[in-house]
Amino acid sequence: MNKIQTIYNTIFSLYGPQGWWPLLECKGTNPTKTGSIQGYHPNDYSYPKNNAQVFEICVGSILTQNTSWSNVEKALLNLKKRNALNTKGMMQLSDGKLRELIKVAGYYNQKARYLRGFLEFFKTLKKVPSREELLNIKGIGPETADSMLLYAFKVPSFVVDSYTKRIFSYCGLIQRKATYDEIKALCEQSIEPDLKIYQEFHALLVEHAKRYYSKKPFGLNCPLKKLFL
DNA sequence: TTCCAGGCAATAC
DNA sequence: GTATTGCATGGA
Repeated sequence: MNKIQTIYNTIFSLYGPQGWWPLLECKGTNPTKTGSIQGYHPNDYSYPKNNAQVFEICVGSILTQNTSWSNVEKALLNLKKRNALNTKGMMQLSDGKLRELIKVAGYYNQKARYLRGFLEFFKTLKKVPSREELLNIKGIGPETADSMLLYAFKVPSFVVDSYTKRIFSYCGLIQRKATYDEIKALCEQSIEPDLKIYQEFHALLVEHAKRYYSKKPFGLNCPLKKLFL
């Protein structure tokens, strides 16, 4: 059992299935989750169920860049109310209206442009996109691309975020200067590609980080740090 | 008031 | 190639 697997097993035992990616249509909450946000579907890996939900996940992955999910959820609801959480509806929005609807998610000028660019790509999409294709879209970096692949397109592509890096760094698994691709490679070499495990692992790391790595001093009382002493 | 949030692109060095 | 900066709202 390698260290990455040990971390996965430990936090899965602590928090259980997370039910990511949250979708507006799902009313379920995750009882072990911090906060009171809804939209999770623990133990149900059948989502997304349709193209509209694929699109919703992709839009959410752009809106949540460096932004709390509670604000993203409000923006998604604004779009939904305007019937703009689908390709046709969003294309019909003026730039001003689009910015207004997503304003609550922050960086709204940038993100409105990013959404337009993604929309152009998505509306003619006929197959599962490659990571390269996604990275070529302005506003889609490695984490957003991997989130889309893993949660919207069901490709077992490991998602690394700032929490992942922080936790692994404080647990001594990586160097502080480790790059996104290095961390991703370490994880994908430690755990064979598996959609459910990759989906849960990223969600569990976020949950764990919210408990132990969101305020300084980071890692205080983190149970994972005791695993490799 | 300050810090933080499920990053990214542009720019500086 | 790596480090820094601007983008922005809302909650703790």
